[in-house]
Amino acid sequence: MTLGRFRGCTLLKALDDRALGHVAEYFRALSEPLRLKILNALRDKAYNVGELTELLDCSQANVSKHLATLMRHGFVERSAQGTNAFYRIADPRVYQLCELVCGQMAQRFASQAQMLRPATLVSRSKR
Amino acid sequence: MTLGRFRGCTLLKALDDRALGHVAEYFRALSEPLRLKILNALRDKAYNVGELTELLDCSQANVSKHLATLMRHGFVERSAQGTNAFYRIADPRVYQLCELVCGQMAQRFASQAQMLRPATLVSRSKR
DNA sequence: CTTCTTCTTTACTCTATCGTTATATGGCGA
DNA sequence: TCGCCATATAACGATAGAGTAAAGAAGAAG
Repeated sequence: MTLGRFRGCTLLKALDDRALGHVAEYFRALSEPLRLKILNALRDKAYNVGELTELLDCSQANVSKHLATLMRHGFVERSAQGTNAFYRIADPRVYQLCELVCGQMAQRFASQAQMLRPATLVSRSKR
Repeated sequence: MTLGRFRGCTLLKALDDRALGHVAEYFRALSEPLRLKILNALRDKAYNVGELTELLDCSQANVSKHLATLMRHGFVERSAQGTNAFYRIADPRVYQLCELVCGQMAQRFASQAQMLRPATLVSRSKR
């Protein structure tokens, strides 16, 4: 259905408003530290809710809610075993995104650090 | 300073809480449709605020505020010419991110569409 | 200096969402 | 069947952020 909006144009450029809203939501799903922590934990293996709750040191309800969000956006998948609910990564390519971001941030911090370094300490103004 | 947190470990995995918060903020900056539209517009050339306001059909104050956000996160850079303020992309690699996201979403929609297609129409439950 | 123009900032309302507490659901053992 | 456990959901208060309108800056032009 809305598929064509993404496929034909791998370019964000050609996205219409609706598709662009989807992209925004995708980013928003990744904009919460706790959710990133969860994805991080699930990098190696599947965890159930209780384990994640302990691992991340926060309330069970909160973990459940964030997992629901990650589910809704297709980042993780769920499999129930008895009363337990195990979650695992649905699409490992999320990590590519994070790597990309980390790389960009690393470089940005580097060049910012550069600015503060030499004799520019006096002449440069901000931060 | 916090550089090492990003560089040594290109992996998100090794990020501490603070660095992880930065990554979350980075994603949050991209989680607003209007900001994505702005980045999209700036793909080809620099625009001043008035042009963007007209191009995106929204209030000038709003554009200004979003541009400030994009500045704060290093996505765009500003150059004043008289009373005009021109903005341009600071780091084109943002687009790599968007491409990646679009690709992933395209595939996700594709497989979702798949699920709705065949005889499964009856057996499948939701939506 | 005064006035325009362009942009930024402030103050405000409104909505979304985070985290918490409390409650519901659903499987499993006694 | 009765509770117990793990998870999900509901309801709530608190906060952040989007959009708007109006008030500042700051250069350009007369």
